[in-house]
Amino acid sequence: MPELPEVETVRRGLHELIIGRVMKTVTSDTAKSFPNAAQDVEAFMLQATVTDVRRRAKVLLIDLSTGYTLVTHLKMTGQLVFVARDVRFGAGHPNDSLVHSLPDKSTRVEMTFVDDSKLFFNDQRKFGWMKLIPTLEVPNIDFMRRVGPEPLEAHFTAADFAARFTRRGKTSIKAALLDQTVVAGVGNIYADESLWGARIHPKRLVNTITTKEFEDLHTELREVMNLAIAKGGSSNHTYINAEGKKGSYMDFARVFRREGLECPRCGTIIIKFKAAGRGTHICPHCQVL
DNA sequence: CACTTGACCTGTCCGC
DNA sequence: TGCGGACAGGTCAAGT
Repeated sequence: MPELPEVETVRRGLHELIIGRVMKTVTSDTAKSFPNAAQDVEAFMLQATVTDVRRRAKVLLIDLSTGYTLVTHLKMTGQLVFVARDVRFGAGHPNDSLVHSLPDKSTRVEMTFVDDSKLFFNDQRKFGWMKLIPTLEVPNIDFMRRVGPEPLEAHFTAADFAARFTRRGKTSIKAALLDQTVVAGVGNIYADESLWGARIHPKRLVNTITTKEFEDLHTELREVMNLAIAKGGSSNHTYINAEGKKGSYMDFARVFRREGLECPRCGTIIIKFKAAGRGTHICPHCQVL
């Protein structure tokens, strides 16, 4: 699923497409996908106007005029896709074909606005969830209380970054990067890409990483995530943005899913192995233990 | 407390 | 073509 750049891409799309629209109906497949009681949905969601679309870490926040927020985590394969017969979407646009293909077997929640445009929450693997929560309570849910700082905030310095890792000195740098309580929004793609950029082996223990290496990793992580946002995120077969379009960051990836190909920096063949329980890609020349 | 592993699900790909 | 197993961009509850 989506990491920070993909979720941010979806957020920007939805911000353009659904603010001001009024909810009319909602249906969901199971309580796991959307656990709120019917009377709460009726009272706080239906007839509500979308007032804002925000993001924190990998979580999307759709604010409603009722003082409630639709909180969504896409996990591995979730999508939030807006569909309308809209003048902005001509024939041949991905959204035009989605008009005819959605809902499908991966659709978990289907929301219809009063103008009959629709927002689909699709999730092949059913790990994701959507929940209606009072806006003021959102910062108090467990995930939000524990999640670390946003890495792309202008004031987030290399020193702040390094300090977040001190608690996790005895684990690998990759496991710590993936830990959402250390820094928000990093997942498997951008962990591998930023570690390659900073020339750090993913299995290095955190307490062996130097100040200079943390500075490099801080720079690389921000650069790679900003580039990915500019490219609309990374797409595998399940990721699309709010308009149904794929992102192109994978065309720029240096190591992720490039095992057997040459390192763009030194030409050594990239290898793949398991680290922190995840498929991990490195240049064995640039990144050594 | 910190760290690792398994569980949650469906679909796809790869080797026999 | 079928089948088993590994694997997939994430997080949480268990275990040590």
